Amino acid sequence: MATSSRNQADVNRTAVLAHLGGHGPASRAELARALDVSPALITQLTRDLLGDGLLEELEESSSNGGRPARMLGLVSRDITAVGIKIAPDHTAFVEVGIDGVVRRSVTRPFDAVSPLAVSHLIDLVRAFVSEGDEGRVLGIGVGLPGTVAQQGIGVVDSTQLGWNQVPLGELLRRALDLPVVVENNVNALSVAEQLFGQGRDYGNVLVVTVGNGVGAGLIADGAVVRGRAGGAGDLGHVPVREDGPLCQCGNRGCLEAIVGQAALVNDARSIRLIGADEGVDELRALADAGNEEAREIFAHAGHTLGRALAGAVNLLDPEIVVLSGEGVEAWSHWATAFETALRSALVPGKRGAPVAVERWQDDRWAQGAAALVLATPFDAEGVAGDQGRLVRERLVASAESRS
Amino acid sequence: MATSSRNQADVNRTAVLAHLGGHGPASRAELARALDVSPALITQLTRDLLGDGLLEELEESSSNGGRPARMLGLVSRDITAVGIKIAPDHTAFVEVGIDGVVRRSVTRPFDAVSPLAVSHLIDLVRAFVSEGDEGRVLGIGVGLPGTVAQQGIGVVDSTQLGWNQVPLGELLRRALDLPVVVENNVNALSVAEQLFGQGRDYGNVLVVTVGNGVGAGLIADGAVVRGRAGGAGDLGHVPVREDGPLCQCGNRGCLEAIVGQAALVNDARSIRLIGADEGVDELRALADAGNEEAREIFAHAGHTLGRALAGAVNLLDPEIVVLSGEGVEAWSHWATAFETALRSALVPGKRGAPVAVERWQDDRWAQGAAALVLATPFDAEGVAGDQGRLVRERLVASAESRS
DNA sequence: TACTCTTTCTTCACGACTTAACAAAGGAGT
DNA sequence: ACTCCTTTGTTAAGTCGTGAAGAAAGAGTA
Repeated sequence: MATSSRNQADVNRTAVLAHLGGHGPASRAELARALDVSPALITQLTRDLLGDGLLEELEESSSNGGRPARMLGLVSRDITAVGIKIAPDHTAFVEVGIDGVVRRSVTRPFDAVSPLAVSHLIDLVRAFVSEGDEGRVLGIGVGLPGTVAQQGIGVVDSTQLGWNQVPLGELLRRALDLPVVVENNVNALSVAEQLFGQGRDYGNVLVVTVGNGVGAGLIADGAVVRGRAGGAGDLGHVPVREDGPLCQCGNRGCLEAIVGQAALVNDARSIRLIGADEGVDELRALADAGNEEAREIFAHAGHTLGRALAGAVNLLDPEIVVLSGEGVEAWSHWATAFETALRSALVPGKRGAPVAVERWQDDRWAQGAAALVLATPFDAEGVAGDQGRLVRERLVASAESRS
Repeated sequence: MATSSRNQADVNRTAVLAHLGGHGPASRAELARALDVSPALITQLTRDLLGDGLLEELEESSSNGGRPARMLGLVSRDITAVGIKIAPDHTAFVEVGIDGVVRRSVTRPFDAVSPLAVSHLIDLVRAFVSEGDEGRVLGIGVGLPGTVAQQGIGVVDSTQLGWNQVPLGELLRRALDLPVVVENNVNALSVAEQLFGQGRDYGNVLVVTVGNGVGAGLIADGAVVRGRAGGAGDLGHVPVREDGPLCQCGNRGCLEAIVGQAALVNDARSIRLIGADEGVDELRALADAGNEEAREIFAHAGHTLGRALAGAVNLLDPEIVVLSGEGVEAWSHWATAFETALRSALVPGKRGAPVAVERWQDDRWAQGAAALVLATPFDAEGVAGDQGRLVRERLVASAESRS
């Protein structure tokens, strides 16, 4: 109901830094417009930041009809966030600059179901962080398959990892003495997509990931929609075929049980297209080589995904749909059937909805998790509660230690 | 990105009034807690409002361990909003108190496709408003089937009404000199449901309406999700059956083409259950009387709706689903099949999701439109832009004229 | 009765933005 | 060259909110 102006001090200060980091140098007037804030405030904020030594005047200028702009730039760009992707059998670590660019990345084997999983994870994180310059790390973002309740604490439920009510955020925070944000991996990816990726200029974005499972991240009016307990985005279990194949979740005909990579591999094996020990890579190779049956499998998946996604687009009316995930590696084989099915199932007014396919890179998931940290300082109310404040504090502190 | 504190002055003042109007008298401390604002601020606001003569101290008190609370109440409750439902062949008008209760209501025939439609509408509204006490009307809310772009102006696109880019908000505003908010009817209903109805205590609500069409209103984190151009909520055109019946929208197998009232009537006619001039009322009467075929038709619809809705719930994870619309009049015949289908298609973790069925009243739609006006003053940034400010101004003015 | 405790409400100093007005610094037309 | 216009940046005053400290008013208890 009522609104309030809380700790906004550093929120806007951080927003200035992030904008400069993400979009390059800008004038004060540009900042005011971009952040939707009065020029007067920018004057004050930048004065502080210049004083703190975080910003510098670039003396650049180019007049276009009026007083030339004095550009401002970040003094030091080595402000980073660490992102972690947790999968059942491995974890990936990346360190990402404030501009969203990956600085270094590492993958490690990992056994999520082991009773030692969390303490093992802590060791791995500690090792990764100390390999870099610990002082410049703003915080740690963790992305994992599952739902996260009470974001401030970071309580994880994940069937894939076999975790039940694990307060991962709290545990990592204690062990590492750094701000930690835990989030569903698709939501993390969505944040990254909106901060640095294809969804950059939009406030309403639908991010869909295709891999072993199918997931969706929904951004409405610039904020991630998390639902009741972080459980939103389960596009994979939208029912598609009444008599469809059995899904992990126990129901029949879920989207994910038809177009997930495991399902495709299953289909291919059942017609002896690939052997019992071959997987999706071999299937893709066959399709690449022109095998009709393999192509048919991908086309069928494309068709089914297109129709199901049309339902989501009709329901949510996003400005752009971004497709990502391991599954898009074979996208050329999905594309035609997908496009046809999607367009023909969309309501006429939405038929032109843009769909962008993100080229898949292996550390994308982890990058998304890192983006979470870089985005945290802005949700004033703080979905992540305290963590946003902690990140802001570290940011300001990193300036002071430098001067 | 950055946050700002705009005209919040009156926003919070109005929030106090609305809370008192909707929930009855309350103490200052209660208000502070309910509106999530500091007690200090409530002191200031209520001092103003008391001075303006809008509030009175009720001298009530009941101590429970501490200083007794001085209750505050609205001096005058005859602050109202007018709600209008526009359908292709008729319009409904209601005047609603600040507590959400309907004071008076009127239905009038109307021809939406006529070239005189808008001017006719203006006459009807003017007549309805002048029958009451014009001074107490805060503003006018209009709900209609279609999408509304640029809420501030209120540009309407509606295939059902045959309207294309009609700046209805602007037109009404000029003619009536009152704040006007135009919105999709389901979104309006959703706002009402969240302000006064079943969704009152939740921030994530999915409102589904069943009638001739099927619609959805989505509230996430307390705000209506409107999508790219107000086009969100098209649950009716989620594709359900690949080879399903042809839908108005031109596609095949849309949910609405299977479970909409028109579709049910069609089904019944095709098996000669009802005559060519009979409709859904007769079909329902048959089912009520125990006719198996009629019951089967409703049950089939319930099943299909349940499955489709499960997809939306999996995707959005609302705290509560509210069912409404003309269609729920026959809900007893939908219920069993619906529940079974819904629960069995939900992901295990969401299987307990509460679903509330709202008893249908004929002026509900118009009531929703009126709720829009009562809610407008709170969206600080103002989805409805200027209109929120205008409503606040009228509210304050109505106080001054009284004193 | 006197004390402590709880809850309610108020006062005060201060911080974060905003608007409004103005200063600075250049282009464009005459 | 001079005036007008546009765009950028600053200063100053005012508004809306907060937190902290304390006053007010009763209940509980020895």
